[in-house]
Formats: sequence, structure tokens, C-alpha cells
Amino acid sequence: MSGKTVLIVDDEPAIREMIAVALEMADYDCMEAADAREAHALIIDRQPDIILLDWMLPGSSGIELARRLKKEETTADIPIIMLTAKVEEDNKIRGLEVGADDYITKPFSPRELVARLKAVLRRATPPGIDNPIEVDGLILDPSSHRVTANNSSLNIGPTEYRLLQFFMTHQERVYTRSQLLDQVWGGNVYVEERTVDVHIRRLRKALGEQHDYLVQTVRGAGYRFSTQPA
Amino acid sequence: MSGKTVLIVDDEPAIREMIAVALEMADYDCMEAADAREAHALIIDRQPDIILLDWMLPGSSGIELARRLKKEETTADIPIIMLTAKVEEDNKIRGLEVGADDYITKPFSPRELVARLKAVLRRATPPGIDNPIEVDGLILDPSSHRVTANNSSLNIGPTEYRLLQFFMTHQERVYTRSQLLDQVWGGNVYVEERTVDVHIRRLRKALGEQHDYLVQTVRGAGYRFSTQPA
DNA sequence: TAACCTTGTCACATAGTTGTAACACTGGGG
DNA sequence: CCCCAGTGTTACAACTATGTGACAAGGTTA
Repeated sequence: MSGKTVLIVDDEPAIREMIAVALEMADYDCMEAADAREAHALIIDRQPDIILLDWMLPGSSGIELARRLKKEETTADIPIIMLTAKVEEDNKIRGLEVGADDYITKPFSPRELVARLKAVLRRATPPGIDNPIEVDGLILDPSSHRVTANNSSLNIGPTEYRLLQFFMTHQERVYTRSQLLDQVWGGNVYVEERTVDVHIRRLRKALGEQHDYLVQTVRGAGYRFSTQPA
Repeated sequence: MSGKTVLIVDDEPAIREMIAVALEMADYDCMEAADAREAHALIIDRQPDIILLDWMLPGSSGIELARRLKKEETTADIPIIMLTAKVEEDNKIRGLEVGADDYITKPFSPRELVARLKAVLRRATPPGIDNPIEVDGLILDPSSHRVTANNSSLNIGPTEYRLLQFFMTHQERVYTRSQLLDQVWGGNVYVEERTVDVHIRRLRKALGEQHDYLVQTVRGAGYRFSTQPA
């Protein structure tokens, strides 16, 4: 569900494995690296969403790597969580100074790890300042997650909401079922194309007679959201 | 001009005096306490607007007192600034974890003290925050820490109170469980997201049939506080 | 210390959502 | 006019998200 990818950097295979298992159970994708060089390559190549970085690393130390990543523009805003053994507590502060977003002291429980990782990711992704969109009296307000018409809010499911939001931000243009699946469902799901039809149907129903004309079928091509009647 | 009252808690009379003089020149009213017990009594009795709390206190330590204050609902939202000697730097983090709003390292200049105190007060006191908030006959009064409906006060726990207060000051907007944990529980606490559901449940129950409609579920998104029925 | 409250989790109950299949309808080409 | 690909519509079983009551741990009060 989260789909976030996590890079685990630690020279102990056992620890990497332990972490990977915990994270995969929480539905994260994991990559592993044993040293700074390998880590760096993976970061450039695969662009993880967050990095778990061991303080002690052979060769270039973890803190070196962190500093380097925070300097390079392309990697500067990937959050980093430092892993430190408790003997090294003093390093906490230095770690944070270098730009780490959090630190976790070994040993730690899987639950704590997941919780803090989640917290860091949350902070790193501030919610956009979405303004309401209005079309012909139909209002979609992202901040309250509400769709309103005639001063009363519509009962609309999550998928239909996303679909409508996509349409309202991409009006007057035809999208194939395939494109809609990519945009609204997310690129990596396997769903029948006909499923789109069903959700279109549900959306139209939710919009009611007054607004269902906005969702238009383009035979042989796909669907379009337009204020101009077909 | 400010009229704000400041409680200074430090076992060194000289330091208390120094601080008090500095603050009075900046037009704050000062109270002083030499230990945790005395401090606690004054806090209950005189309700200061902000507390300057020395880390090292005879008897119960400053951090103990801070933790206690943040737990009790009548004192939870009084801002606390921790005073720490620089040798104790590690404590910064622990201090903040306990819920302190800032820390200042001794020695500090009076000017710095006043500046940071002002900053904390500004953050902690959005305009008119201690005025009661009323929604559809439901009244939350921060000054008495009470929630009232139909002229009788509701039996509501500390967490539910904070949750309700957050909602009433942030109406008409969806918050994810994650965000609520950040805002209501505090950023550095690690609890299951489902715990939010349970407290939502408790809050609804406390509100009773007449008002529980205000707390709305937004499937797949989170919760929302709104006078407008879902 | 005992009675009591608060809190975070769990397990189970309930309710809302989703993707598919099956069938009905539609329009345009032959 | 018939046929058929393309689309509309409905039903439904699996799945997921949320509601709910119970409980143990920890803390507080009397």
C-alpha cells in the first residue's frame, strides 16, 4: 500500500536482513547495501524514498556518506535515518547536524523502526496546498476531501473521488482506459480495462443528472471531462 | 504591555533574581519557585502563562515536573522552556521529548532569554486561543479545560479533550491518522494508527448522540470535524 | 494498598469498496 | 436490416477500512 522504497545500508548482513523483513511486513520495498560505495550507486540508480544508514561503515563512514548525499542536489532531499549503537550516543547530535532526519539507537524494536520511518516520511512529504476546484456548481475540495453540489455534499467513494479529481484537473481532453488506470489507479496495478467503465458509471451516478453530462464517452477512444456537452 | 506572567523555577536565588529583573524590564510579571513542589503549587494556584524550568532541581528533577505538567490536562498547554547547563547538552533532546517547548543553555544573555520566551509565547498563543470555542451548542473552554453541552459538562478524558480541541480549532478539513498522531499526541510518540480510531470512538461517545455527527469519518482518508453533515 | 482512571492494543463485528463477470444496449458499417 | 465491437448496467463475492467492546499495564487518588 505504501509502495515506498527503503535503502538499508549496514555492513552486517544479519542486521540488514532483520530490518528488511520488518519493513517488508509493513509493506515497504527494500534494497540493501553493505558499504558506502554500493549504497551510493544504488541511490543514484534507484532513487529510494528514504535511507537507513548505519553509523559505522567500512571505508568511508556512514556520516561521510550522509554529508555527501546532503550536499548533492539530486539526493539532498532524500530523508536519512541514522542507525547508531548505544555506545556511540554522542554521535546523535553530530548525525543530526550532518542532516540526518532522525537517528535510532541499536538495539531497536521493529515496531519502533517502522513507526519512526513512517514519521520521517510523513514529515518529508508536506501536504500540498490544494485549492478547491469548481465546475458548473460542482465543487471538489481536497482539503476537506469533499465533493459538493447545490450546497450538499455528494456521497462518493475513494476511487471515484480520485477519478473525479483527475478529471477536474485535466479537463477537455480524452484519456484512454489505460491512461486512466495509470493516472488514477497508479502505474503498477493489474486491473481489467473494463473496470474503468464501471467506475465511470459509479462516478456518473454519484454526480447525478445535473452533472453527469460532464463525464463523456468518446467511442473507440476513452473518456473526457468537459463542460461542453458532447 | 504584555501582562503575561512567567514562573521561574530554579534553586539558585541569584539566577532567579537575574531572570526576574530581565523579564520585568521587558514587562512580564514574574513568580519564583525554588523547587518542584513549590512550583507545582504556584502553577495550580496562579496559572502562569509560561514556565522557565531549570533542569537540575533538588528533589524531583525539572524533567519530572515537566512530564507531570504535560500530562495533567489543566496544565498541559502551558509552554515550558527548559534551562540547562551546557555540560548537559544531551538532555536537550530528552527535554524536548518530554514536551518542553524550547530549551536554553546556560549561560544565556537576558536579551536571548526574552527573545526566545517571546517566540514561544507567540507560537503557543495563537490569537484568541483561550477564548471558548462553540459549535452547535457544544462549548470547549480552554481556560477551565471543560467541555459543555446543554449547560452540563461532559465527562471527557485528557486525550479526547486534546483531540476535540484540535478538531474545533481545525474544522472542515480532513486529517489522516498520521497527522492526528502528530498534532494531538505529539510528533515523537510511537503508537499504532488504529489507536486514533479508538479515541475517535471515545470522543464520539462522550459527545453523545446530539453532537457525535460532528466527528466524521472520511473513508480511505481520515477524520474530519464539520458542522455540515457528511 | 485498594479502588479508580486512562491508555494503547487486540480481536472480532460491521459496513463500505473493489474488480469481474454476465447480460443489455447502442450505433455504425456492410 | 443485421451484426458486432464498444459501452452501459447490474449483481456479487472478496477484500479492506472502520466501529466496537474487552483487557492489561501503568498511573493516580483516596
